[in-house]
Amino acid sequence: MQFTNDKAIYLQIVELVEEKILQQEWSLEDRIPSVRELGAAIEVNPNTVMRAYEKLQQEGIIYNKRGIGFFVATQARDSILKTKRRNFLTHEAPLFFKTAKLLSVELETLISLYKQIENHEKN
Amino acid sequence: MQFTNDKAIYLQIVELVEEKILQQEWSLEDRIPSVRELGAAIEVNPNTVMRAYEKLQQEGIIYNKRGIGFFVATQARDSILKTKRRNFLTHEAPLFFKTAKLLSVELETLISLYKQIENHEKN
Amino acid sequence: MQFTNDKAIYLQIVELVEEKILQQEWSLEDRIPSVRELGAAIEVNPNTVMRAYEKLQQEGIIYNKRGIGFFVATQARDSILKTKRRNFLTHEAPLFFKTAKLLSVELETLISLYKQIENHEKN
Amino acid sequence: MQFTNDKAIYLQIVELVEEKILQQEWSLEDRIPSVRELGAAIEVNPNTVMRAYEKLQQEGIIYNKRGIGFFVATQARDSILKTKRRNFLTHEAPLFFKTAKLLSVELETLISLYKQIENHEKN
DNA sequence: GTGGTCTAGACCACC
DNA sequence: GTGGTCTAGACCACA
Repeated sequence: MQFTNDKAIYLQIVELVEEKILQQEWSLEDRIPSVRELGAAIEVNPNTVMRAYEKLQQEGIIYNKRGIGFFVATQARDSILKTKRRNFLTHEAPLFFKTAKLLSVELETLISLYKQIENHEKN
Repeated sequence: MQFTNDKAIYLQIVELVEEKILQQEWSLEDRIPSVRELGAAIEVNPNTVMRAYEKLQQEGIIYNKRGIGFFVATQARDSILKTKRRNFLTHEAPLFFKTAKLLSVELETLISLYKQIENHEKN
Repeated sequence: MQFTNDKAIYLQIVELVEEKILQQEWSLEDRIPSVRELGAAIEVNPNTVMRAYEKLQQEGIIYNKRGIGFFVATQARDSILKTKRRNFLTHEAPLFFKTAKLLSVELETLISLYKQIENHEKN
Repeated sequence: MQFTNDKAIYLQIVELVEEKILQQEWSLEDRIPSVRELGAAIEVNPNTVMRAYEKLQQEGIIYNKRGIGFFVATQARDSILKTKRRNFLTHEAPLFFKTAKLLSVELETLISLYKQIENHEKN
């Protein structure tokens, strides 16, 4: 697998797993690959995969059965969206609005753009 | 220089030049490196640099004096911002609002966030 | 066997024996290992085991038939629970309530927690 | 330093740091030892110390200044007590009440004991 | 110097 | 087999 240099590998694994779950390649309550399996598959040290799984577990996206493996939590989808939502509000959105300021784009312009998109999707 | 794989190299050179101008490393009316010079510096084929310069010229950011070289246009800064502004409105903003929709972030939430940032910068 | 450093070994042997009896590994009226046997088994000086047996005898948990050995008393289980009960009330509980105070946990919170557990075990 | 075997070393380091802060050996806003320093002092791999610091940071007890080190957060004391409180309510208290049940200690007995201690501390 | 990340390899308890 | 912890040693960006 290919990793970007500007982001920690374990964070990219977190995103990979979230994507698999959102795309329903890995269904709710399914067992996901063991840290060793996934590590071998994407050519990364199992410890690094473990770190990603720890973060995912802590966010309530996967859970662990001792001696068995990690499983996709029932509320995984909600947890992922919740996490992404928080990131969106604290990072993406502020950056977006700062760029808007920098480019002298008025709030009104953005709002009308928003409404255009809203209407576009209704059709 | 390092290039990303997910974008044409000549477009990355365009951005590089724009950045140099915005950061005022290359001042208005200054001569910029020749396609051969820049090509050697960033280890890229002069033809690729030429393609970038053509696009920049077409956007009114640089202009050419035959037999002498390329120069930063007087209105370069405005042109760049104008280009960025268009890109912002046609690509970034729609993507941003689609993400907002996907994450169930309301317009009101975005507006209040915008105003927070506005006030924050005043202090 | 592994012993903790923060408690006298003979007291840890007392607990070991009590545990064996509570778990019914050693049944009521059964003969338990001689001080030499147990001493060898857990790699401890027979004198230390003797000290533990004396304490257990004094608490009415085991009794001695001269020349034969030690036996689990009929009322052993009751005696052990009585001992544990006293320890619980004089040491564990006060410590527990002091910790509760320290952490600003109200009596009401504890009571409702108690009732939760009570109901939980009925199901 | 001495570590118990029945608990992960990094968790024991977490408790060590919390203790230092509660005892005010390390004051609020003070810089605490670097992962390398503490690692050397207690003869533990810096990575293990790092893991402890990560957990402490995540719980809002310490924070990090890039390239400088870790510092005791202003709300450290509150965060520690909050963490301990949660642990008390979800682990210690249930265990305590189960033991009470096992030893046939009535709720009324516990309550009167609680009130005794309450009065005792007032004098 | 600092934290942060990653690897390789080891050992453990649990199932 | 599984996760979980720990070590030793390496490299990086940041200050």
